[in-house]
Amino acid sequence: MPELPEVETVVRHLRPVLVGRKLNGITLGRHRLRSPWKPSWDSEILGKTIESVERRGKWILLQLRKTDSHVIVHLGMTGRLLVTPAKDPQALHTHFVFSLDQGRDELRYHDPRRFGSVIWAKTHDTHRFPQEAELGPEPFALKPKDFHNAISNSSRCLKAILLDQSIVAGVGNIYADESLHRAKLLPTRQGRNVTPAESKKLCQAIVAVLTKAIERKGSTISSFYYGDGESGNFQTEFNAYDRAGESCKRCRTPMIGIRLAGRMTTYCPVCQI
DNA sequence: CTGTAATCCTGCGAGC
DNA sequence: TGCTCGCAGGATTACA
Repeated sequence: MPELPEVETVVRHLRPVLVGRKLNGITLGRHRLRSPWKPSWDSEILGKTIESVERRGKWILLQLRKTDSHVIVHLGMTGRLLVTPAKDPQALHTHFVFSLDQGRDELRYHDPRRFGSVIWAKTHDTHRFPQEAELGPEPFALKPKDFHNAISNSSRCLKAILLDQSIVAGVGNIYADESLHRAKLLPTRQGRNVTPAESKKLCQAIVAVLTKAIERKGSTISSFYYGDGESGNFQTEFNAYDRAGESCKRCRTPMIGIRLAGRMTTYCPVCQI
């Protein structure tokens, strides 16, 4: 579900309703997430006000005012972060409830598969949360020359490269396939065989695809919703993802589906080279 | 350094 | 209709 455009959609939706609000309570669900919340973190966040809501790659950062720390959320595959009136019934698989201000509203984290995480971290010299140390540049700040340098000695295929968050942050399976199709590059191409011109084209394609997807408020495949159950619309504009067997929208050739880098991968065998 | 597979989970659709 | 099976947008780890 949530890759960069979906996370950005959530962040843009949450920002106006969360900034300036105080975290006055925390209740944990019965089941632990991928990385467990440490009890000692309670006192770090209680009584603190949310200064800003930002995105980095697929991570959501809630900066805590007058501290050098954040609550950081990763939505995994099925995570949802939403502000709800406290009187609303709690959905099954709600793992975190933060009471806001006087308790009329709550910030809830909901995640059936529990692949996501909610953590607290102090800012380090070089990163705001531990995982940021391994994170590559934002796609919109990615310089084609740097991208090319990063992949030009690699024997890995482009699909694996795009899914690698340390090369570029925020691209997942859907947008990797969409970007490669737009750039007319095969997902199986090795990094070392990509020319500088092709690297540039791919970087531009990533930006174009993500920009359009953000405009459409992300893609809703089965479970991505933001805010009050609103869905994204980009799934109607897929040119590659999940189109195996269907004809390429550019050249009418039947699209091929293979498993690559452990992921379902779809491409056109004719116009992607 | 690579790729592959397994792993953490629930939900959903396909197929019988 | 009800069952089982396989697969799913992510990230990490172990192993060949």
